[in-house]
Amino acid sequence: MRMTDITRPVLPPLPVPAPQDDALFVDSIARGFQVLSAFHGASGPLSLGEIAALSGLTKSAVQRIVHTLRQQGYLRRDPADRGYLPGLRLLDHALDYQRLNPEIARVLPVLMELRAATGERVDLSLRDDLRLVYALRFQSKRGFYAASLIGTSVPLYCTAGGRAVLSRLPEDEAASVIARSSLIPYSSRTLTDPAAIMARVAEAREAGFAIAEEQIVAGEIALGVPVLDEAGRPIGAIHVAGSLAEWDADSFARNFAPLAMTAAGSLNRG
Amino acid sequence: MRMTDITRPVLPPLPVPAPQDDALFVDSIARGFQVLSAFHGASGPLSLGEIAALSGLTKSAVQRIVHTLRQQGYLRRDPADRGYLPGLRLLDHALDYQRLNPEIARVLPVLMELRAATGERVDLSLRDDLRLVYALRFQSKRGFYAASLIGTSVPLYCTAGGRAVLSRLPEDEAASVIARSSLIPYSSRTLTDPAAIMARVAEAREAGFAIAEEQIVAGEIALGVPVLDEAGRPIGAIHVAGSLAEWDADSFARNFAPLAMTAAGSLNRG
DNA sequence: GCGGATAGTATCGCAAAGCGATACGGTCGT
DNA sequence: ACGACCGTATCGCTTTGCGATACTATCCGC
Repeated sequence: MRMTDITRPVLPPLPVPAPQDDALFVDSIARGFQVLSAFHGASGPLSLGEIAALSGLTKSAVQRIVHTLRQQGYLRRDPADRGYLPGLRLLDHALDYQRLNPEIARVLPVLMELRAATGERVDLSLRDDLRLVYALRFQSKRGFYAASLIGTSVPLYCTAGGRAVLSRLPEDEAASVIARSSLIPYSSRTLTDPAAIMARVAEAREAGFAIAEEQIVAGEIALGVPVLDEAGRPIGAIHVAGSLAEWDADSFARNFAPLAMTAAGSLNRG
Repeated sequence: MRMTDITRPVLPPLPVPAPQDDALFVDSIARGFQVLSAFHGASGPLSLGEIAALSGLTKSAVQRIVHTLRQQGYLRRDPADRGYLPGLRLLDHALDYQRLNPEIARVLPVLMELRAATGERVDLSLRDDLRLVYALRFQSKRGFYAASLIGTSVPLYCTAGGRAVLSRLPEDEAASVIARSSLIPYSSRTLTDPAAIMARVAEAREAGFAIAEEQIVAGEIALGVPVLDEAGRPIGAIHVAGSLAEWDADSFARNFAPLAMTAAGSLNRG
């Protein structure tokens, strides 16, 4: 309830986790994360009952799990209201992820350089099936909205970085991603026609970068180039993001596409 | 191993989690997090055996837990080497923490304003017993070192923000924090004498802010003001951080202490 | 190419440990 | 004052996760 739009993630219904494997046997460890994941859909403190409803568990089970999570610091009571909130300890693990991820370590210096060269906000996002998760961000001078939205995720089909990734995927895989995505128009300019999307992806494949105007956030223009692993498969993308108040698509691309591409290039074959 | 110093956290042995409560009964959910927490002490991929050693669990148990964590996306294999690494999904939960935390929401706009007014890096850190955890960061133009080290933690006793928090704690509690902390000299200028620390805390109590020169990172100067909850208890601190190459302590304080204090003031009684 | 060490994977039976049901006390709102 | 709902507590059944052990692949140094 008491939440400014500023901190609210961009996507109303965030692309759900993939069930992964076939295996359906119930680990109680997985249940712990089911409880934590209940907050993905929340916009305020959650009561035991709400958690139970959102996670599909019994109130009893939730009770016990919440107890454990609380004494571990992964959950806490809301200071004022009743209800529970995610706990501070979660940040420790996020830090471990960032520190230890070799891909992030590889990209970090290049991204800093790119930030200095462009003066705009730059990000690294990594792919998780149908979505890109922001893993690293260097803000521009104007902190503009939102903090360091590390962990925000956006769909592949309607973002510059996403199209950059798609452009390096085999055609059929790209098509599969689009087919499996629920194509929601986040803004009035969001592309939702598969064919149109594939066309833009093809352009990106040719150009080596993708560009997207307010596909998700109004007033934002973003440019994405793919980041590849050793095998040449795309693992994510580097973004440069700016404001449409200062740039139009052409000048944005002319200014930043070369910089972003050489940045990515120094990663991909280097 | 393949880790630039840039991403390495500042603290070699990070202040360990508190066991909390008395309760010692073993939840298997807790075991899941024990496995994840093994990476707090790691500086590269971990094998099953290493995880077992670091977490104090059997290799068998680790095997099963790792299996679950993997198929949930909280752990993954190292792309190249053998071994495991923290997984992308962890970021989702960190985001939930940031989004839903009412304290962060309250501080966010003030912090952005402060960033604009100072032009330096500003942070919000929140207290977890003996440590402060960085929960929000706005970088300065020079991204300087490290990324958005959300989740990094520093001890209370030797940081500007930490002393700011201590200064608003009852004397005996502050003393207890210092007594329970392991006073490690992170840099040559780190204060480790309890009496000297308490003296600086007293100064901070009087001044309303604390200042620390390279107590942890060489070349860095930081200023901290406490953030209080409704009951007047300190829950964390706002920082302004700059480079000693550009500032000396006096001018830094003269320039930024008033700004930071009014920022915090608008939170504390507002 | 061989042998040992260490990696990850698989299997299986026992008992520990978590879940479900149910019940209690406190605090709101009407 | 009443009812709805939140959080907490208790308790027995059986599900579920753990420990021991064994198997295979890979990577060393010799």
